Amino acid sequence: MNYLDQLNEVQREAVVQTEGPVMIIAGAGSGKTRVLTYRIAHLMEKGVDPFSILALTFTNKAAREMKERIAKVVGGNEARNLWMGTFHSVFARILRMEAEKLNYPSNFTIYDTDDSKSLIRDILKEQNLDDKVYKPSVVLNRISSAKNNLFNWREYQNSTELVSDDNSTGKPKMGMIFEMYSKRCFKAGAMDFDDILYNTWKLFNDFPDVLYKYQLKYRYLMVDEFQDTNFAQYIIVKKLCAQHQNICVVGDDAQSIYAFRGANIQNILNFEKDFDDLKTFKLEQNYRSTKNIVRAANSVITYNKNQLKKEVWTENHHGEKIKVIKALSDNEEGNQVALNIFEVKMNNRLRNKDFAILYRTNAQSRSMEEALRRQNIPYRVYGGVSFYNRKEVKDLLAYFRMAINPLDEEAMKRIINYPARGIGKTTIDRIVVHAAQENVSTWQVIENIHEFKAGINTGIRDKINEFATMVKSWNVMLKNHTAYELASHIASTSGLLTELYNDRTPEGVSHYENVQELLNGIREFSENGKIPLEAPSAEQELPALRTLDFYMQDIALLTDAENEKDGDDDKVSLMTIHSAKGLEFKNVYVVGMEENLFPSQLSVNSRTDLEEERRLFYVALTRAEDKLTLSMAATRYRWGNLIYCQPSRFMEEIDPDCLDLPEEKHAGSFLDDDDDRGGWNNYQQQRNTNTRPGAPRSFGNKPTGSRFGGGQSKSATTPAKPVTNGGGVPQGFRKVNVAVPVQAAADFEAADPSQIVVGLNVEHQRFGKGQVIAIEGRSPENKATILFETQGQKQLLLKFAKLKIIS
DNA sequence: GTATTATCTAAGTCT
DNA sequence: TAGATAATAC
Repeated sequence: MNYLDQLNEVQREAVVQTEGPVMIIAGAGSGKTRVLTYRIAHLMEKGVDPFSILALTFTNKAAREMKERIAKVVGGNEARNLWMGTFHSVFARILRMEAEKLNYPSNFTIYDTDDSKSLIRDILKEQNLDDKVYKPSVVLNRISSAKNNLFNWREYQNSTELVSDDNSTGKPKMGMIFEMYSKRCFKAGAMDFDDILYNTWKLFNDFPDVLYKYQLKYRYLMVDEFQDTNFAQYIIVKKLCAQHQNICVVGDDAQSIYAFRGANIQNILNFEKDFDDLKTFKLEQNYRSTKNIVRAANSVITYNKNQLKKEVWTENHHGEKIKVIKALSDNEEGNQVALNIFEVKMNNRLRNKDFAILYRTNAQSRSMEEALRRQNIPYRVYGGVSFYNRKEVKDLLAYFRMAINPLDEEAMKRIINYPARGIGKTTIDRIVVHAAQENVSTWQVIENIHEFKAGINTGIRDKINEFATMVKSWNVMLKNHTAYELASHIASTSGLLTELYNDRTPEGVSHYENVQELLNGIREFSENGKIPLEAPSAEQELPALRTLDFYMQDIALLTDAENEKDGDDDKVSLMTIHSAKGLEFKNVYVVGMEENLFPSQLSVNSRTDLEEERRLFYVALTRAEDKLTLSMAATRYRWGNLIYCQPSRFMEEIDPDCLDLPEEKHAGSFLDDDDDRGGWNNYQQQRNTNTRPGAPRSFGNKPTGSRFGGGQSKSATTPAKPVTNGGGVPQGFRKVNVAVPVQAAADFEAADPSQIVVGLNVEHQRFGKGQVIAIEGRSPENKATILFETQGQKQLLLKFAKLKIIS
């Protein structure tokens, strides 16, 4: 197969430019993956040893797919020797090999975010600090970005800038918390996500011989999704390629959506400065989407100030306009989307997997799922509460973690008294405090509890000792038993399996089944060497005996999106826009196009955040190949409250020629008695009054009463009332606690308002059946007071209420 | 120390 | 709404 023939000119140039620093700016859908894979294949065809190629991708799935494609060009045997994976998985592996240099055990645990937060909470408690002031998530963020910028706790404390920052925000103890956090992690033989990067840098920095070794080994480096790398990652890459300079990065500044995690678009700009003889290639031809979609996406992204010059274009056909769905509620939005999927699928003879529903937040999946279930459309939700995040699964994994690394403090706290062993909270606190006082690990205290005493009475000390003996016995079994043998042994001897089995409630049964599923996965690994979400490089390093520690190595780094044990893959995909990065679908539905949801409420006060939201929207739009649908709801349940929504400002940023807007009709007010606070009847008005030309709207940096700075407040056209008070709490809205899904909105035949009289039994689409107990005011402004069977008493404006008379 | 109940609180994107 | 924590009774 002559792969070079399948490339356009720029793509081909980028592929054959194998030596020296290369940067590829790849617009959405411009064949970036194709270039990367062919570039690697080309290297191999030229005789480069696959063992000396390292490709860093954003997800393991991307790595796996790329590998498969390379295998088609150069053959599977050669391709399997390539090392491809995420930064975290590749460097975690290197760290395990070099662990003793940093005084870590090679079987170190990887703490996930929950572990980190729980540790921070502990520290706060011990230090008597208020967790309202030092919110664990905020503290962790601060520590995280410090490490991503290669500051350890000591450097943090020495930085006058950071310290005065903390002082001015009223958190002077931040540096101290950072110190304690780092020390505790170290003592527990644990690294968090950021430590994996920080420690890799430290390893390369403090041990030049180690760095030299890897520089020699990986003579060709490739980095995908470069726009989403952070400073630490960038410096590591720079170090690795310092000798041979064979570095190729691929990215698109317009698709940078992980700044919140420390990703830095500046890396793209720095790259030009850091490498003198850099060759840059711009891929601007889009092969994925229709002209209409490309045009819409381009029109949106022009609103961002910060971007590299680039013109994405396509030779594809025009395609349909972007369909806009406006629904009255989140449930109805789901119904309309599901119905639309059904129709489009039937009319065009498509498959379920040609469809994707993308949303801003995971919580939005619920209404979509319900609607798809009603329509009998098979679907698969990516992300959300992933399998590995379920409590019972985490519990069993914590047992495994402790068997492998008994120092693991967070795992210990999780399981030492689950199932109940008479080792309560007070006792655990004493152990932890004592360990801190004696400057040893909690495990040392537990292991030698009779010597340490730690103020714990003999009876409980015996129980702790029993626990320690059990953990040690597992630890001994680690190297001479298969993963499955040990895992099932632990599951039963710990008492966890019995505990779960004894709970015969439906939830209890499902907990038990989940644990069984985990064990089944481990069995498969033991027998076939199949790693659950197979890290691409794993097969070449499988040990003779597939042990539990090997199985556990990457579990913490796996994402649910990569978990594809499901054989039947003809399903509609549901996922956040973030996890849709790099994917494409024939038909894409972007749902929840509402202010304060997308863009997120938390982003609208800062230009940088808002621009990131806009790039996210850009990513969403460019996932679609043929057909794009945007939907929004006039009301939505959030945090258990009904709130009224305005269309997203992004709707106005799309070139109107690309849109296919629905006809306007009265809506919205049927939810409440007076005032029109929501609904879409203002929508057209707003569009018309809005300044359209290419000039970006100005947004004030500080919220100044109006939700938007500058003079173009939306409330100019909707003087009624602001939807929220800025903090997200709906103002002056009565709570409606139970949402009855709108089932078949289309064929609900409402009676004429004049027919509604006191005493009638009526039915309402949303509130169900009820009796009219009063009517006041005169038509057409008359209101009916209706006592609903399930929803209680409500006042409805008759002209909007749509009531069916039952008797 | 444990089990049950009541109360509170947080709710964004991910390795 | 749901998960975590606090209060309560045993």
